[in-house]
Amino acid sequence: MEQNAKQDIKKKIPFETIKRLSLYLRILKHQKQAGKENILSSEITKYLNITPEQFRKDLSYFGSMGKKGVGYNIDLLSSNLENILGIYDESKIAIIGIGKLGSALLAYPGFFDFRLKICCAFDTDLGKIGKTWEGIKIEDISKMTAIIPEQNIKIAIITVPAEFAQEIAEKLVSCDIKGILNFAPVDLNLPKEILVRNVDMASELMTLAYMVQKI
Amino acid sequence: MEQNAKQDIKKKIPFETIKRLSLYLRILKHQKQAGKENILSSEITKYLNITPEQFRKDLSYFGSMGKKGVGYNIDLLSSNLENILGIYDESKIAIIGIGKLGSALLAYPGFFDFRLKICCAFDTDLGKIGKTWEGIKIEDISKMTAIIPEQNIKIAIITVPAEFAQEIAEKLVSCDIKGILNFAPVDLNLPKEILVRNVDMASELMTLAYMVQKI
DNA sequence: ACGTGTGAACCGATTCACAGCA
DNA sequence: TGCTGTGAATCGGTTCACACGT
Repeated sequence: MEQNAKQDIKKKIPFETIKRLSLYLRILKHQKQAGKENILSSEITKYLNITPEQFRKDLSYFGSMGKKGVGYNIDLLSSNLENILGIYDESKIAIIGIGKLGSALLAYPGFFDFRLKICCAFDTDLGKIGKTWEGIKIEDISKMTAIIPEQNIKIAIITVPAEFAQEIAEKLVSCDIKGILNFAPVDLNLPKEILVRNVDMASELMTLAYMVQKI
Repeated sequence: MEQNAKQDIKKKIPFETIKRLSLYLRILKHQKQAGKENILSSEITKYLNITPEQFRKDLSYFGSMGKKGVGYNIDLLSSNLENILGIYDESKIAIIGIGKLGSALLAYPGFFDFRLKICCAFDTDLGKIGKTWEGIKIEDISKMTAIIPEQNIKIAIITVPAEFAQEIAEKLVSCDIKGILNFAPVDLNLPKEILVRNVDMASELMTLAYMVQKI
């Protein structure tokens, strides 16, 4: 149960803060690459639609990371954020459903920044099983319950058609998956300790369409 | 400026409510297909991770749509929701960037429910321009500023690499696009009247990875 | 009696206003 | 002085508790 001081801080951390920490880290990496050494809260938030106060408050949940009157050292801040987010360890991810969307995600370059690695892929299509895409061998879904626990994978992406998503999700839970990124347009009914994030592209677009027409 | 009574209601409607309305409609369509005529708030929310009160409050922004002590007629409720969301008109959408993710979206079946229609596609790759995918002819990005206003398109999806997203977004604004669904992992800096929704798959996964490891 | 509809209380997250330190 | 760090005020949204209509 030993933890470092920062993780012991008792104040509850808003979910939205966590999501922004990864955005901060991505920007810091780009700024570093561009040769920058230091940055102000007002500079970093130019790349985000938030205020400098928001940024500073987000960091304040984890302690002080800047110099008053000066700003933030990019290396120091980046490594703090990497520690908070746990990026020192690669996160292994499974993906279920290698259709068009699934294979787009297999090839998605943006996971690299965060050391997120899709390391196994499953499908039911006999034409795909056994083939290797993007360096990942596609396995039969029936092997999921063996492979996922064996590789100690805790996070999965669901890109199967809506009608199979619930069933797949339950199977994933039985494999001891703790977090699911769900692209199927259904809400999953799972034990409440399982973390689910839905990416519902149609409803996002529909919401935009509504708001555009009302303005 | 004439509008029907429901749209005139002055109470401000939460953004999250709008997003849920489309989820309700999708479920109602499925229930209708399954032969159901009526539904209770407690039934519909079994398919969503929200409470019946949330559902009823969402509807209450637009007026009363159920019968007290009885529940909701599915046809009536569906057509109310379709009216609110403006689904009687097809929404035309442009997509910019026909890489793996862009072509997955071109083929995505889930837009049909909401009469969202991707009706033009743009890319810079000479190997793709002029080809027809999923019934849509891929055009050169240089034609964007002509085609989008001509077709009176107000919503666009950005699936270009991060480094081009800002430039493309600005060009879209000059085409009188009002809403953007952005899949590039950067925040777009645009006039505040332009509606932007970001879908950042890496940061969603990173957030899950954080939360999984902290539990 | 039963399920809807809704103001009031509550909660989480953002914004404000300013204290603190280089 | 300038920018960070942070309690206090505020805001948007959810949950509660109950009045209402059938």
